[in-house]
Amino acid sequence: MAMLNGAANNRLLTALPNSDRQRIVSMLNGAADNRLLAALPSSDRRRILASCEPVELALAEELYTPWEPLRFIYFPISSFISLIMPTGDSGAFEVGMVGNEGMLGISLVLGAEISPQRAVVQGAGLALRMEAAPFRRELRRNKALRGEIDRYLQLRMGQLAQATICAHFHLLEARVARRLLMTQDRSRANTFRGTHEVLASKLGVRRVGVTEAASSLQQRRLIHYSRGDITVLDRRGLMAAACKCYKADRESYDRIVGQ
Amino acid sequence: MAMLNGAANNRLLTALPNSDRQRIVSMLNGAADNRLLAALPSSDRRRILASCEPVELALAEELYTPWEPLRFIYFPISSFISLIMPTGDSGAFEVGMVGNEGMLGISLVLGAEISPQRAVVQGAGLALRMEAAPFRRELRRNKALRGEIDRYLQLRMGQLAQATICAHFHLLEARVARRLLMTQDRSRANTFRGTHEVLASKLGVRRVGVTEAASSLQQRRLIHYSRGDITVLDRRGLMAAACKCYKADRESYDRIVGQ
DNA sequence: CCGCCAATGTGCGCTGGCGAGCAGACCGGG
DNA sequence: CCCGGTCTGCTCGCCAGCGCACATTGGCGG
Repeated sequence: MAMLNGAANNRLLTALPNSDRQRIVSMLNGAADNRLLAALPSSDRRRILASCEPVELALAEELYTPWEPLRFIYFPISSFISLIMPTGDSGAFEVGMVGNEGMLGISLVLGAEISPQRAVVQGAGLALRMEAAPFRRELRRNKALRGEIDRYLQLRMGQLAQATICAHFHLLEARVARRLLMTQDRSRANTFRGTHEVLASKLGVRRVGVTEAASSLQQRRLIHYSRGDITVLDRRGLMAAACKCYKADRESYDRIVGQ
Repeated sequence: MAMLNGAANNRLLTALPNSDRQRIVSMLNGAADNRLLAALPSSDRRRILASCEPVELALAEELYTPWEPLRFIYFPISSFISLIMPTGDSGAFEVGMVGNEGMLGISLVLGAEISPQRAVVQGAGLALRMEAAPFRRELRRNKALRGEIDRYLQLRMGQLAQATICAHFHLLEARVARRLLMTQDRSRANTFRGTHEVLASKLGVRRVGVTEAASSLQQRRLIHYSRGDITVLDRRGLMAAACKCYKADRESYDRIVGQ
C-alpha cells in the first residue's frame, strides 16, 4: 500500500519500536479505526488514507494555538484531543473533545485558516494527519467526505449547546462524573491520566471543587484515583451520578451517525 | 420579476396593506437586506430570491418544534429569531439568535431533517422563507451559497463556544446587558419588546434576578423599561456594563464575514 | 370606573462554588 | 536517604444566585 511506504518514511513512525509499528500497520489495513473515515466508501477512504501520515501524539502536546494558521487536520485513532477556549482573563474552558469518532480541524472545513481555540492532546496515542491544502482539495471533490463531516458538525453543534446548559445548570459532581465518562469513552480504557488540577481547568472550576467531587465519587466506590491516574470502577454507578447530558450526547451520536 | 409574481400569490403577503407591500418590494429589489444573501453574486442571489417567499413573522410564533421535521428555512430581514434548547427538567435555555446576518435552518444544511431546538420569533418582522427540498437542491448546486453558509456556521460555532463561557463565568448583570445589546443589534431599533420573565428564561435564571439587574441598569440611566418595552438610552454605557463576550462576538463577525 | 391580570419590586434564608492559604502524602532524582 | 516538587486534602469567610412568598403598580376590557 502506498500509505505504508509513506509511513515508513515518516520520522515519527520510524522512531517507534517494531511492535508498535506492527500495530499501526494492522490498524491502517483495517477500518483505520477512525469512525468518521470508516463511514466512507472504501475507495474514498483509501484515497484519503494515502494522503495521511500516521503520527504518535504525546500527552499535552499543543496541536493548535489560538489565531495561528492550522497546518494539519487530524483523525484521532487511539489518541484524543481537548479543545480549549481562552476566557480572556487568563483562564480557559474546554468546549469540545475529539476522539476517534471525529476529526480535528473543523475550521479548515468551513473555510477559515485559523481558530480561536487551542487544541491539546489529552490522551496520548495514534492519529492520522493530513496537510491543510491537500485536505481542502480532497474535500472539494469528495462529496461523501463532506457529507460525513457535515453529520459530525451537526453532532458537535448539538454537543456544544448541551455543554452550555451543563456548565450553567448542573452540579459540579455530576459534571465531573460526566467528564470522566467522556474521557473513558475516548481513551477506551478504564484507567487514564488526569490530575484534579487539569480537570478543574477544563471544567472552569477550582481544583478544590474537583477534589471534593472526586473524593465523594471515590468514597462511593465509583472511581479510584491516585496522583494523576484515574480508574473507573463502576461505570453504571458513574452514569447514575453524572448529569443527563452524558446520555443525551450518546443518544445524539447514535441518532445522527445513525446505524 | 418572477419573485414578485410569486409574492403576489402569497397569502401572507396579499393580506398586507399596500404600503407594506411596497416596502417589501423595494427591499427585495435591493440587496434583500439579508446580509448572508447580500454577500452572494447577484445571479446566484436572484435565483435564490425567486424560490423564496416573503413572510411576516409574528412575535412568539414558533417556527421549529424540537424533533419535528423542518419544513422551511428562513432568511430574516427585519425579524429575528431565538433558538431555544430544552433543558430536560422543563426549563429552557437560549443557545442562539438569528437576525438578518444569517439564516435559520442550519440543520437542513448539514443533512438532518430535525433539530433538538425550538425556534421562536423574538422580534416580529419580515423574513424570506424557502421550502426544504428546493433549498437543498439549490445548496447542492450553488458553491457560493454553501461557502457563505460555511462562514456563517463558523461564526455560530464560535458564538456558541463564547456563550458557554459567558453563561458559566459572567455576572448576571453583565449578561443581561449583553443580551440587550444583541437584541438591539438585531431589531435595529433602540426600543424593543421583552419582559423580565422571558429574558430570564432565555438566560436560564430567575425572573427576580433579571429584575434586579435591569433595575440597576435603569438606575444608571443606561436603559429604560416599562411593562415589556425596553429602550436602550446609552449604548456606550451599556457596552461598558456588558461582559466582553459582546465585543468578542462582534469582532468575530467582522473577522469571519470579512470587514 | 371597577376589576383583573400581567409586569415589576422586595424580603428572607439557603447553598454551591469561590478565593486564599496551608498541611500532609507521595515520588523520583541527586 | 534526603530534598523538592507534584498531587491531594482541609478550612474559613464570602457572595451570587436560588426558591419561595408576597406586595405593588399600571393598563385594558367590560
